[in-house]
Amino acid sequence: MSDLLERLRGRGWRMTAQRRVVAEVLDGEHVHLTADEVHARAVAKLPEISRATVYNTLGELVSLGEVLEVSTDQRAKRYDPNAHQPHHHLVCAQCGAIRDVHPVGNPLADLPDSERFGFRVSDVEVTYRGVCPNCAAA
Amino acid sequence: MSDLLERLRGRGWRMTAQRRVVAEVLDGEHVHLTADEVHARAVAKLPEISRATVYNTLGELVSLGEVLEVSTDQRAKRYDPNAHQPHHHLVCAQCGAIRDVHPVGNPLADLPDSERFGFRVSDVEVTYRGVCPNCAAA
DNA sequence: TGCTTGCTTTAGACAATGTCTATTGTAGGA
DNA sequence: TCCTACAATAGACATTGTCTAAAGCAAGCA
Repeated sequence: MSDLLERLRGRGWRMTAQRRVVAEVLDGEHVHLTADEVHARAVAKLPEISRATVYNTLGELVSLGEVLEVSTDQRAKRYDPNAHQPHHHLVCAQCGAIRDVHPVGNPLADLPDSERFGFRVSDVEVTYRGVCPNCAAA
Repeated sequence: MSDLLERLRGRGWRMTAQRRVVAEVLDGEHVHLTADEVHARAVAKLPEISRATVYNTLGELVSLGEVLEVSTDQRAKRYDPNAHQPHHHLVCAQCGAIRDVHPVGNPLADLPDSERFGFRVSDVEVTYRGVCPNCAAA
């Protein structure tokens, strides 16, 4: 994640303890935390960090394209640090577990012109739903 | 939409003025209202209907499979009465307009076993994003 | 090193969306 | 027509996110 910090510094981001902590919390594979979860983990590392700062920082990371915002349920948004490799999501309908997945094919090509209603279509988001091994066993 | 009312009555749904009004509001093609919008339109027809009743009724319609819940933005859920024909959505990134679309192909088949992480995958939701003709012209 | 400046953080109020509860109302069958 | 169980109501409450005004501090510069 120090790559990320370097990139951000290079873009003129003022480095603060709070921002460093948020970036650290978001490190890893298959990480999809809500803002509140990010806040909870950030507080564990830096007790005086405020909720507003976490929201601000997440918003900035999204604007900079370093983190993706995904809404796999209709509750809180989740933040996905795996922004540099295009991917979709597979969600457990029971426990909410999320995995990054890479389907074959290009869904954008699967939308015929006749189904585009004159839109300039630029992006597609695919969410698979199912039951994870843990929940299936239970 | 009287089809819907008939089906519901057949399932033992107790018919009330409130439920009829909610069902009427949801009639049509490319209808994707938020709960609040449904409430506003319902109030226009039946001023004393309460917010809780609208939420309850929408929830019941979703449970019965008569209406789909879609979250195309991360704000309010939207309710789609077109539940009996599988489809996906195309959303304008600027104004939020939504169209029902029917891509060719089956995205479920595009997810290799190696990308299923042991999940039993049963469903897929595809959201296309772009700019609608109106917004492109502006 | 020690200013200075403007960006950043903070606490908490506020807003939007959704859920729950206790009470009152009523649809539909006996 | 009456009863009873289901439905509707008002409003409190919960969750998630946004905004504001004041205080703090990173980083450039003397």
